Amino acid sequence: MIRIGDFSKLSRVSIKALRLYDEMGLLKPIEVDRFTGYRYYEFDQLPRLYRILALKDLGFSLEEIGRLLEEEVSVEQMRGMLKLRQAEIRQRVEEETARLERVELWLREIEQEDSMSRYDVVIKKIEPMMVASVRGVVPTPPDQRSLWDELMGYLQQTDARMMGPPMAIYHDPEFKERDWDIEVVMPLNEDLAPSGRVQVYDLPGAEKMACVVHTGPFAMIMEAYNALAKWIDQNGYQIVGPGRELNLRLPDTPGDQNDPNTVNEIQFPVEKAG
Amino acid sequence: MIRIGDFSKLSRVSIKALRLYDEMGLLKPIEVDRFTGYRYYEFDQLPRLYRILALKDLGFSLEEIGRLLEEEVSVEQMRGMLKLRQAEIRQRVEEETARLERVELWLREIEQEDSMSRYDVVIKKIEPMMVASVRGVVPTPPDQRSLWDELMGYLQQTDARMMGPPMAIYHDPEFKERDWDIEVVMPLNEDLAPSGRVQVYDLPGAEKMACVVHTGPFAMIMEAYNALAKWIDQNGYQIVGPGRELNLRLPDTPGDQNDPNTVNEIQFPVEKAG
DNA sequence: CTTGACTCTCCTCTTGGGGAAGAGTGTATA
DNA sequence: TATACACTCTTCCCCAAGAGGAGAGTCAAG
Repeated sequence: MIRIGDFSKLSRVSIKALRLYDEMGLLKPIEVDRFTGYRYYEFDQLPRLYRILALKDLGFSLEEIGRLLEEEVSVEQMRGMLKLRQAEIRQRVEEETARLERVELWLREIEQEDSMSRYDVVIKKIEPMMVASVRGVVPTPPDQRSLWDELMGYLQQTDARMMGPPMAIYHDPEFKERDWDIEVVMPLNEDLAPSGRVQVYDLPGAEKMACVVHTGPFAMIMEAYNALAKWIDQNGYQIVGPGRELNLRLPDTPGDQNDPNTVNEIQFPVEKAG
Repeated sequence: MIRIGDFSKLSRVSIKALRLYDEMGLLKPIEVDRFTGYRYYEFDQLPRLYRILALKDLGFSLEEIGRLLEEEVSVEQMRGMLKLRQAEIRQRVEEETARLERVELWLREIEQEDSMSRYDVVIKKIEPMMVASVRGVVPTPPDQRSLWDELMGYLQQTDARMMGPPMAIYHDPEFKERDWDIEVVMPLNEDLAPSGRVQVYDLPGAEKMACVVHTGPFAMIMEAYNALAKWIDQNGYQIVGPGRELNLRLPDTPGDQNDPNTVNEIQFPVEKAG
């Protein structure tokens, strides 16, 4: 019978850890003095302790180890736990590898541009939402104001409330000089009857939306588009649907392309390129 | 100015997290009502929040992000942090990959033997220790008793105290039928004068010792050696020095090869095989 | 005025222990 | 035998990045 300090030195496991394993039932001392509380161990408890360490080394939590050490665990159950652990570790290796690539991407960017990009892209999940919209073909993006007038004119006759920022959806799959297929959209709290060109429907969500925010003159929003497109490509994604342009903060004078306080968010649904 | 709930919905960051970022100084609301404590945000705070998310995605801790977001951080410092992060992630990938291999090893073993090995190997660091020892060539391992008699006879004349379990060091680099080069060793608390074949010196430690415990009849200790040798090989290590055999619990009748309560630990210094 | 949706702070919980405080024990020496 | 010193005990607080909940206060619409 040896005391906890000697058992700790022998096994190279800290006294703290030994007390924890006792408390969790992983390794009970062979005897505990009822008056002093001193823990006494035996040498032949070392194999069990080493098994605990070996399982910990495989990445099992102490709680899992507790279950694995119970006598009733069959070889079959053991195999199941190991398979599970295997899958978890594989996933973590994948995640860390992907993260490593992202870090290296930042590094390359910083080396080339000698500065940090203004734009940071995040992947978000967007839920479906009830919207009213007007879709039409207009010569150039600024001409979408006519669509907005039409939509807002209709909404002002109703008592529906805006449930989020207004946005524009660009339906053209490719860039065009003229005649853009644009849908202007307003999230709502309730289902309204459609009217004329105004539709009311459930705008689908997206599992992964690559999003970037542009602040400053609207005239320079193409920089944000470029940064987003570059990010999507370099991070192994591809665009799988029409992009959205959220108007988070409108210019003080409507239509002003140079208001420095304008805020827009650009969103593109993406998937991992296979 | 929008409230925390709307800012949370917009950014897909939980209210809890936003409050934490406020508290940590990563992203302060543009205004906090002095009477109600309500936090108010502005849309143009989104880019900073997205930068926080992007850095978090690279694996930086919130504290590191706090430093990285300070204005004074130069591109040079940023590059330094990224390089550091890169190295850390690489190491973690390596560790997880090695762990994955260990799990797969367990799985293969369980498939082949249809049971779990009795022996679990752990890697420990062993510190140097002051010892007294007698080294000699004896016909077979059991004949080491003559060496023990010599060592103990000397020690009993002194007032030195045993500072750990007695052990035997097997100096032969390869297995031999007869004439083993064995050193019997006793850890001490003080430096004594050598005498005859008894040496007193600082037994070197080892960064990595592969250790396994054998309980039960000493006659079957070869199983433990075999399991340890197999483990060392399969886990990509190699033996880089003589092995030690610690006598943790001696048989009740000295020399009894069949006492089921005997406990020994076998240790081999190892290194990762290159 | 009430209701329902929001928001606030404060508390506890998560892993695997580390560090320290304050009190009690064991043993070797003076 | 008294004391010094090493050892051990329990209990509390700490880590990261929030999640969950309690209880109380706030906001806007009907």
